Amino acid sequence: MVQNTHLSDLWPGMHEALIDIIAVMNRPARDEELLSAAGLTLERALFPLLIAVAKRGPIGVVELADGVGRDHTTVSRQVSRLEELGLVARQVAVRDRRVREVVVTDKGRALSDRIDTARLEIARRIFSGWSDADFAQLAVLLRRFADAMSG
Amino acid sequence: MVQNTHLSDLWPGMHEALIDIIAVMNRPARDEELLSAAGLTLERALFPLLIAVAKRGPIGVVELADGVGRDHTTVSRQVSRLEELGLVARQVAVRDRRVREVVVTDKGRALSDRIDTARLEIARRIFSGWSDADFAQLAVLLRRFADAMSG
DNA sequence: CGTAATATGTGCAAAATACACAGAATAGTC
DNA sequence: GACTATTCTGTGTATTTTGCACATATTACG
Repeated sequence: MVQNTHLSDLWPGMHEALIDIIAVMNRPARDEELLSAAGLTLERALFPLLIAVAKRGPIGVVELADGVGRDHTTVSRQVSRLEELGLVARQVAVRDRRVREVVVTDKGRALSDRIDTARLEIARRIFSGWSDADFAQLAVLLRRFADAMSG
Repeated sequence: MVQNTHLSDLWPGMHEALIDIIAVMNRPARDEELLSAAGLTLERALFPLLIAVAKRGPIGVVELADGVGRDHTTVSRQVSRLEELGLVARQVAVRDRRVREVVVTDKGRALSDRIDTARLEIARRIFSGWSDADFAQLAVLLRRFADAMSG
């Protein structure tokens, strides 16, 4: 078990590292970099949504909104735009006809795949020089951390 | 050195964990939680900025804007509002008089301290059940990761 | 059945953001 | 030193993004 003193000592530095990481990930320029690396453009606000749908779809608007931390009405409109662009499709869920499940189309999947590829390339650069063991360890601990946060 | 196959295998899961963590950290509701835990309110957009200034100040507007991933004109206006609230102050930098350094006031520092306290409390909950070794390991690897990303 | 709760979406107003531009200070070059 | 380019900051303006109030449709539950 983590000792309180130990936590107080290490937490600030760890939090700072987190902030740094999030700063890099949040940079809007980064999305556009990824997109242009994939040879595409997409409105800024739609990008995270497409990624979320690709990863978690089929998914309802409310659940999607919870995930990205925005109002469901905002997300509803943005999904509409993604739909107009042919990147996602909506269909009434069979079990619960209130829900209009959002799912990526082939076109949307192709786009998100290209983004994944670009992202993997970046990861390769970042982790060049790391040992297999450290990398694996970080993967495990990050997963545990994410789970602990969500719970 | 990380093998390419190893990276391809583990990266998707690691990236997913990162997304999950950032989703939690980005949730506006989380800021408000922290604030209300500290017994305060603050406009949503100003919150991350105050934190950044408290942690990294004295700091110029452009550098601040880079950190939070928004246009410098946006940040300039937001800093003005923080100034009106008495949470930060601006002063011309001595070495470079183009720069108007932003720095937290006592009032701003008090607020950010209370937020830090609330955050530490949350961290305590998240990491209860972790071993000292795992916690320390995560701290080290996150720092290395952050540095590798920035470089 | 009747009431409450949930999922979605539209109208409208506010908040947040970026682009174009400009002034002030510095850096670099000759 | 003079000249040009770059950097930092900030204002005017338009666009984008967002949330609240509200309405409809469906499900959940007593």
